[in-house]
Amino acid sequence: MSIDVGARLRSVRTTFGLSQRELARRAGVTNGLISLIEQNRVSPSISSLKKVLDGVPMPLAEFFTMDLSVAPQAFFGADELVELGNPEVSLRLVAAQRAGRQLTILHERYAAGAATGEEMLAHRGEEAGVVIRGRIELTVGGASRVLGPGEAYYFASQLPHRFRNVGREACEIISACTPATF
Amino acid sequence: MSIDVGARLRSVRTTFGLSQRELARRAGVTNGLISLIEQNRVSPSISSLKKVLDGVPMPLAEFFTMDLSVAPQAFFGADELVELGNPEVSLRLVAAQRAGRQLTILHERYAAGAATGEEMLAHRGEEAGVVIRGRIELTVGGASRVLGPGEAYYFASQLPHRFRNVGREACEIISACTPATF
DNA sequence: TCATGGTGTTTAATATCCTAGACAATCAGG
DNA sequence: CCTGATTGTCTAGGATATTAAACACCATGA
Repeated sequence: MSIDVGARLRSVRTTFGLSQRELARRAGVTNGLISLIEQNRVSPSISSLKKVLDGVPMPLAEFFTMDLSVAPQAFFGADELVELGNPEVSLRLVAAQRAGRQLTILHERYAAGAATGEEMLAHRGEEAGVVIRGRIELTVGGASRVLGPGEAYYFASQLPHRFRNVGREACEIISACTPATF
Repeated sequence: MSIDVGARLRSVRTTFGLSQRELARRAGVTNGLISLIEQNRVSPSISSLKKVLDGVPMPLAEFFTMDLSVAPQAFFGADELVELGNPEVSLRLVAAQRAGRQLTILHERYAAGAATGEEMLAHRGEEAGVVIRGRIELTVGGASRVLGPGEAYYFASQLPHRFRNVGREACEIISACTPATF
């Protein structure tokens, strides 16, 4: 097997922040099978692999097509932004190397302690933004991180996500979404 | 299984002109397995499906990606050519709707009884052409057809193919290939 | 008419996948 | 130090994929 099915499955599962048991429950298989597949101890049948991917969900074609080497970078440090402009007009791009972006800019403001709600959001499109002032906790899939001024984010909105202002002052973000959901 | 693995496999096998036994021999599996898979009597494991596709050869990603509805049209009737030009300059395109073409035009001439050889040709690139005079027998994969003046062909050169002049007069073809193999 | 060689299909036995359940390790409170 | 709830891993047994071999069918020719 030149193609590493186990690594691919583990990659999609962790990207979506699911445990083996949670994915197994959604897919209607056992957690043991997920474990065995991810360790390449078995070579799953097409039907069972399809059942597993239906729990994400992800089509079979995308599973084999997806590029494992380009990990979907969701967080960017202040120095990871691409500086495009000149000293007068400074353009700092987030995820500039990512192809197929179609974003619209927003200006958000979170009061101290505010959040997008208890439930995780998940919808079509993409989201990106830069924190201007204050601190905000962002959860994307299984990962979570507190972002401060100058730091940024970029992720696919279908990944479950949530914003929460964990600081004492208001937080401002220059954000963007696609398509024009707001 | 919403995805019809059996139909996909049968499609690629017949497209390449292989019998179940011949494909099984190349893949290192049994002909019975090919039969069962094509009838959807079993759902093959990833490893065995990969072995089968290695016999073609075709990568797993392409197997699941390929569009089953758009059968690779290899033959075009005289009225299936796309007329582009005006009454003064007439451009009749072969496979005009196919994307990613990169062809170079040739003018071939086959004497009566001549052929490209006993062995089937198979190489990278694409081939296309229009018969101007005479009649020529063209075999592509498992299919074979005699083309006369005004008829045309278009196929991927990796499919085994052969030209043979089955008529009594010379045959002329306006053909093309890519990349510049000749 | 009887071979011979090709095709795809079917069947009993074997190899492999898959499940159910138990196991150990980790973490969070009480 | 517990208890309870996570996590991923492992194992025995039932379910399923896969093999090897036979079967039936259709050609082409002697």
